[in-house]
Amino acid sequence: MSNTIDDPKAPFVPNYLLYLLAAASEAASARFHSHVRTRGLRVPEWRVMACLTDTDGSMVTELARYAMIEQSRLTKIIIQMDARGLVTRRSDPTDGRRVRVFLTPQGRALAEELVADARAHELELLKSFQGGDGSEIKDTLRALIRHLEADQPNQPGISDSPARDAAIADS
Amino acid sequence: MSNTIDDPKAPFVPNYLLYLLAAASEAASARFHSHVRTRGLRVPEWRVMACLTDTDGSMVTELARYAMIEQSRLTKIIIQMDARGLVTRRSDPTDGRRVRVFLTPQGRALAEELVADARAHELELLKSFQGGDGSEIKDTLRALIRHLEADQPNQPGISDSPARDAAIADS
DNA sequence: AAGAATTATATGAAAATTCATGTTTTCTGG
DNA sequence: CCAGAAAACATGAATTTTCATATAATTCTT
Repeated sequence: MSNTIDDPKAPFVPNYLLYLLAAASEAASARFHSHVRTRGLRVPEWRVMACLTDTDGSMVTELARYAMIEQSRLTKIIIQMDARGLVTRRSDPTDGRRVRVFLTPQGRALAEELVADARAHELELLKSFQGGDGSEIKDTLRALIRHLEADQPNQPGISDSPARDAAIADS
Repeated sequence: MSNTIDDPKAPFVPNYLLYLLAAASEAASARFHSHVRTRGLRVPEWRVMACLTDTDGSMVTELARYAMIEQSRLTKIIIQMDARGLVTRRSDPTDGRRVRVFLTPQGRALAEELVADARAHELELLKSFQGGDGSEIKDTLRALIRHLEADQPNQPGISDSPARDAAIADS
């Protein structure tokens, strides 16, 4: 199978890496996300719960990074989850600015069920996809993520030519 | 590098396929998306433009699938883009229900610039990532997408046991 | 060919998200 | 120790998104 990105007749979108990543993510998540919703959680809430099973008691900013949710948005989500009894918030005794988030017993029970479901779903998906445990695709994705997070400076630039930028800017 | 998903001590999230896909998608897109915003478009608008460079004149529903945007949301986005002169909408002469969406000359100019930028960005990213043209990772992603879209029925179920479902449902 | 069903898009209200900024607490240099 | 800077969260208004459903046009059924 060859890359068709340079063929002028080939469509752009279906061969564009960023599209393929987004589409793969969506397609892979669709079923489980709808399962999550049947359990009464929205996807960002599920993400928070899953992260807390790993790092219970983390502060809002940490959680935001871990769950890929913007901070002010996460704050609002956490407040709702607190109101629903899924998590509690305690300010850090050491640093009064920090708010640490914990799963409640009820929240933990739900989170652990969903994580178990997620593991099962993942296993079946990987088995049916390529028969393996997914270490190949996972390693590739991890490498990509590491690569992208690594070189902050001089990341693959969008436009290296100032002249071109100017031309673009006033169109 | 081995898969650590079964190690009970290993964190769940960073080894979870759905997380890795979402994180890779986000990380890979971040820079280009911010470029898109500097050009005055939001990401969903960019997606619409990119899709239209492939399939100008497609109907709203087609575009929604292609751009991975829910229909009613897309309708609103398109109305805004129409107001800004980026696209036009014409009802299909053959089937009055259908609304076909076209890039305006201005929209096309911007779209083509951004597609060129996207191609350039992608090339640099792939070169700096693994030195190649990305056909490996792309093929994997395409295969995954195909696999997921293929088996609608009996997709890797979240829970195959009705008993377990019931237990989950009333917790 | 009429009525029912289906398809395509639009719409409205509720809810979520974004973005800029406010508040509080801690850190830092002098 | 103090002033100013920085860090961590919270908040509010504007905008977007969602979800259910309305409207309109076509197709199917009998």
